[in-house]
Amino acid sequence: MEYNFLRIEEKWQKYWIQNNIYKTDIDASKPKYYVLDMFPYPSGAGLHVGHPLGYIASDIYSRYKTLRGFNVLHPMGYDAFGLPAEQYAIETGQHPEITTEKNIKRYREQLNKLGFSFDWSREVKTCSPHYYKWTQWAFIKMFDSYYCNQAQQARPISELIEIFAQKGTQNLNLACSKELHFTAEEWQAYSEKEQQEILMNYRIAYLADTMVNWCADLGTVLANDEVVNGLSVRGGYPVEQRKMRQWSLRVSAYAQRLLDGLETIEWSESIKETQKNWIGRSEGAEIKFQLHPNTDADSLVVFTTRADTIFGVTFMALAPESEYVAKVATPEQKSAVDEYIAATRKRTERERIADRKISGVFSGGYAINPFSGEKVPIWISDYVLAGYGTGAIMAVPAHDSRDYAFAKHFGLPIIPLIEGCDVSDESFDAKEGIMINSGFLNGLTVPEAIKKAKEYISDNALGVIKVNYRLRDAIFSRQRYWGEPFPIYYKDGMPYAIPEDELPVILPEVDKFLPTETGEPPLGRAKNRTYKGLPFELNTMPGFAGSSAYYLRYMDPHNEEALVSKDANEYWRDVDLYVGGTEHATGHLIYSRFWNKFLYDLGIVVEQEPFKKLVNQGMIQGCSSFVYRINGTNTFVSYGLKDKYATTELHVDVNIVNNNILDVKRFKMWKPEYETAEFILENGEYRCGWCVEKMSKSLYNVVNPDDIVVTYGADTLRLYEMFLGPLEQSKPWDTKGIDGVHRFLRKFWRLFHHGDTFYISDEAPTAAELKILHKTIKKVRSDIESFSFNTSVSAFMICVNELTDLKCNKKAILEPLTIILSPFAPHIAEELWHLAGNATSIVKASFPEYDDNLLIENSFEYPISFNGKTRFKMEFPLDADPELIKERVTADPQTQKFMSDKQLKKIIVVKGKIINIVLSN
RNA sequence: GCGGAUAUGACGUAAUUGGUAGCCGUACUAGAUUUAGGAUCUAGUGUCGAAAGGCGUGUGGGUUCGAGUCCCUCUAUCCGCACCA
Repeated sequence: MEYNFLRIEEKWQKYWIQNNIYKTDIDASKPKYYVLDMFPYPSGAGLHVGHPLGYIASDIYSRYKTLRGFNVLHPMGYDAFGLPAEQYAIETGQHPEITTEKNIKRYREQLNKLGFSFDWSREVKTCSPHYYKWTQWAFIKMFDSYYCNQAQQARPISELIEIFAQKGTQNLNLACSKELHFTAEEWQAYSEKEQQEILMNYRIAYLADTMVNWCADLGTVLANDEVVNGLSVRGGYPVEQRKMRQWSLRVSAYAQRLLDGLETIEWSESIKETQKNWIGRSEGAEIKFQLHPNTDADSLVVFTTRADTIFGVTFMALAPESEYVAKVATPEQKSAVDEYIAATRKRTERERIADRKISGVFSGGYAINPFSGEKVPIWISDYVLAGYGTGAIMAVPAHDSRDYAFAKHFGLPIIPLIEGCDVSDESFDAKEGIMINSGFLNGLTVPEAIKKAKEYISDNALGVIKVNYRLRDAIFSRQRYWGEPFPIYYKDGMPYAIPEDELPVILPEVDKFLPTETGEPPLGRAKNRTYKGLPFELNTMPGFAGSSAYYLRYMDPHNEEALVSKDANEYWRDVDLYVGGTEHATGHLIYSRFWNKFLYDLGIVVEQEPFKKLVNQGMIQGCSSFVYRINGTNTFVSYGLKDKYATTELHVDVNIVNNNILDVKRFKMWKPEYETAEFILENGEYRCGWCVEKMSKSLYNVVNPDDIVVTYGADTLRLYEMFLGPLEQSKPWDTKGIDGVHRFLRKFWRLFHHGDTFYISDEAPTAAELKILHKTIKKVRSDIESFSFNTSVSAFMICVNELTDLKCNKKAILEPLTIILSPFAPHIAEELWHLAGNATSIVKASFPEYDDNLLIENSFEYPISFNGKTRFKMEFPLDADPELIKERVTADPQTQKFMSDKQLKKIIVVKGKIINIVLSN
């Protein structure tokens, strides 16, 4: 019987479902292993061959771990809230829930065809009220918590209220939006509303007027990771900075722990580096500069990492948005300052990035250098960022390229501070050299000077030593429909949380999904929607809300009493292996870690880090094909002849191209306009051009896994995607090689079939056959453990080639082989396993052990080299006495030919093998 | 500008981690079989050379008996951050 993959795959997929083969429960008798894929957003386009790459890898690993005796949790679900479904709803009027359900169904069908071992009983959907109840619940917990910097921990806000009532803000070190100071008496005298406003300053989920990324075209604000180069990641619309009252999460409070945690997890260096950059820790000092003339004793605080360069400060610079501007600007300069600020406000961030023109205005005010006592002018310029540090800097043009450019432009003085540096053309930014012109710092090296200057600052109370982070709080509200509603209502203009036992707050029906350009959320259209007569929050939560704790929900997905039960969490703990793309490095993977740490602080979860090991699969790119139309005609010229004509390059559907040869008949049928197309061929064929680019519908290079499954089967697709190259590398999809992998499966099948009948022998295997088997077990096992799935596939091919040469169809070889193949090609393995007489699923088998003794060679062909150059080989038994080998080698006529008059210097022996014989010259 | 990664036949890749470079698969060549093949099987395939042999892992150098692998230089490509003081 030929290898009928369609019949086999259908049969076993049905069997697995009917017998609940992949259902997982807590089992204290086995060690747990949690394998997680980044759950997909179910888009309307369905899956292409690139999507399952990571799922296949994680499935192989899950199946392997199961065979190794682990209790494996391997769930799947959908990140179902989000913009595309909503955009589609706006266009068609169709409710996003309907399109989302439809897409989910399609995804599920496609995934099932690939033979994954997901436990579907644990499926989660972020848009389901049973799920988002817990997203809302976590939000309330954040609303009801503050962050204590001393304890480095989130704590209940009720505790903070008590502290305020007892001793005010004295000796507190809290994460906050703004430093506040009050006494216990003052606290008690505040009104309810005033107290709520103060608490808002400390809540981990807080409402505040903040500068946000406003995207008018999407009608919503966006988080920093959703904006690239001043454009929205989704849609590419311009984004401007606006002050709006928005919910935020105090992620910045966790900056140091997010940084430290990276040292404890097995992630790739590059993604850890990306997160380190994003968190952006920098050590420095905040220095106070007195204003001159001394207006109401206020001082200007700046942040710097280069306290050593303070003697070179020749001006100060403020961000245009800075609160200092109003305090510093003199009446004479006021109109110029106002004009400048109005001009910068008009420019979007994108414009500011696009043309970095140097601009600025003198404020009229001065500051006093606390080290030298000198008076320096205060300028206002948009090269200073309002959002970083204090929004004000001390400018040292000699040693900072931005300050240098500004000083040159406005003719401000430049004082070099490092011996021998030349600042006539550019600044000297390097942190090396000996200090000059720097008072008591003269003669020190830069690192010494930084240290000494910092000591001087704290000893003389000129400022504080401080660590700054680039990481911002996450803006958490979106003026959109298709997201989690906030469990918040307003009383007296202040937000209050809905009681936990009244969750979830259901997403209401509305007649139109469109947001307004001014930022009125669509939930405002819902009728009769109040909480005990009080208005609800109308914003919804962003996409990352639902994906931040989904890995916890899988542990206990049907629990209505808790996000996850204590028992389930203590058993499953954390994700052992997380597989997904790098695109979430500064979004989901930061937010999830933050969310988890917050829940850890509250004692809800037992692990500090959610994802122990992270593997980033590469992208599978498309391989586009082109045809060349002669301009102004409907004639197409083959690739090799195209330069003789003026042609236009057009994308052509890769599914009607084979090995770069166009199927001319199908091309004519592809689009009506090509029906009458004519062709100029070379050697009777039409050759297409090609290139590698993103796999996308519009480029006609999408390969649908369903098509591959029909022609080759899911097992071939799985093996082939792994065989394509290392998992973490991006690579183009190229259907050319798939035949080779398919051939391997057929060969394997035929090995155990005689004509149409299954045929295996009960004979005992020979030493040679056992060696092949054990070699393969060993190789496959170590390859899976190091995620080198491509080389394991090669190992299988070699194994089958060798067994075919020996015509070995023995049961004792077949059974272990099918087991180790089953993670890769579960259907064919299961079929052969049953044909061999096993009644239970191969999933219940255990991964065979290998015997190293069977692998040891009893002789070895030693390379005999002279001064590094291999000249010939000699065969010796493995455990031969080195002295004996030496004797035989030196006596060998071939050796003597090379030795001539030279002396034998030494014999290099590695692991009992002669590697080289060295002669003196 | 700062940081990370990568570079091996015509192509995708492999190399016991410092020890016979090119496994496996494509593609290609020749042959067998078949009514036919986009099926199957056999042999060959880094490069120069008739052969002996030489040369070969982006560039140039170094360490070593021995380097794709370790160190330094340069080049190219990809990725992250970027007016972050």
